[in-house]
Amino acid sequence: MAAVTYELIKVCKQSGARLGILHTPHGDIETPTFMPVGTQASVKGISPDELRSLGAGVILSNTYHLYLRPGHELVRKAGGLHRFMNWDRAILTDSGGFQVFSLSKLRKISEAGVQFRSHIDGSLHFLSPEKVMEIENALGADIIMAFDECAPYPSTYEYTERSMYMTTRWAERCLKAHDEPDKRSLFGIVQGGMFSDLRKISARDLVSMDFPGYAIGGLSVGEAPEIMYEMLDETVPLLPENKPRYLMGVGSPDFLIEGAIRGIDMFDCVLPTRIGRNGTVMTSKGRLIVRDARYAEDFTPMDDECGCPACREHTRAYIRHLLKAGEIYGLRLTTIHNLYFLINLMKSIRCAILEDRLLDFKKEFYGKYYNIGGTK
RNA sequence: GGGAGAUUUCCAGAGCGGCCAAAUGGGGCAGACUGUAAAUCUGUUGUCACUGACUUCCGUGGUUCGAAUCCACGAUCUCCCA
Repeated sequence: MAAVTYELIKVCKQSGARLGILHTPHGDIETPTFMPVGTQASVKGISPDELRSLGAGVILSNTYHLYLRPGHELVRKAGGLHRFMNWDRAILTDSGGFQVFSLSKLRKISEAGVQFRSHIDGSLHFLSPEKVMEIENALGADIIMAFDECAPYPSTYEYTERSMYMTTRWAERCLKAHDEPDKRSLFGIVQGGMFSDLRKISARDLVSMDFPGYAIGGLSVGEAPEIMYEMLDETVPLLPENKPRYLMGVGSPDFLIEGAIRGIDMFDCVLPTRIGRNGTVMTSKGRLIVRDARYAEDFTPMDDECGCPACREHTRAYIRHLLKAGEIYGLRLTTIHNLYFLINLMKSIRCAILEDRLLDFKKEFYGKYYNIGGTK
């Protein structure tokens, strides 16, 4: 039996969105869900305890980063990633496919795999599908991702096609090298850039390999939102109903709602944590740069509709002061708030699905969230 | 009482006759951020009728075609000798 299974609870009659439960060795997670990103075995700035009280059920970590430091063998010795970081809920490890994209100046791609130059010390490393599986097996997350190429945007049809087929071949190699499917589940990643025929081929080929879950990768890399929505519309219907669908790297509120409407169950993104550290928070009325001078004497909470600890206990003026003064507590508060905001948004989405009114919810939400993000 | 040195745009600090509205840091202001090389990065920071003009580099005079840069006097500060 697969380690991770998906149970479909209900489909929203109004929107077609899915309410479900993701069963994992480290707990059940209601979907659609948002997964905070903790690249280096830590969601920057906050503790596992805080994550738990925010309601996070599954978090991301990263193969490439943990392989370089502290090393996957060390994590194995520690008893696996869960014990190493003291997180008893579910973990998903990304494969390093995104680093193929984001560290493009430091790597070379071939059919065999990707040669990386470490961003830490410049040393040379080679990641193949087999190596990535070895690392992910050692880390021991609940969900592990196949090694893929997240192609840049824009890319030509020819490049994207070649890349997509290679990703599919890599997925097959990952499947072969994945040793304990009862302990952790390997998800395949649909690629194909912004070309719907390639997306369809990718989805079809991966589905035939029967993964316990499917991710959609290579989106939200700079294309217009409408293009991303179109790719989802073309791809998601090809994925099996009884498996979870994970849209990788997406995390602005509008994208989460639009993704859920299109049948996505899982999302992850660095956006809430990163923009939080950089002084921006998401609120029910849109993005707010709490670092700005206009809030210097604003003694109201960041979001007056929010029930997070940062909003219950502190004012914009105080948080702005902390951010300006470089006090770590300031970043912690904006991070906590943003994660709470998205986790809470997902809760509202699930509730709306249950009541068959997700499209109404979307309209209400957009009505207030006038500064809808999606700039990238 | 005598001698030496300093004074630059918010701060620190370059500049030593034209290429100077004035380097570089910091601070301020604004923006970006979407499977994290990010507590990062970018822009901006004299005034305006702003692809140009105007007013600036302690003050007042002066030298020069031209001065933040040279000279004289004054002010303030620092150090040294009595």
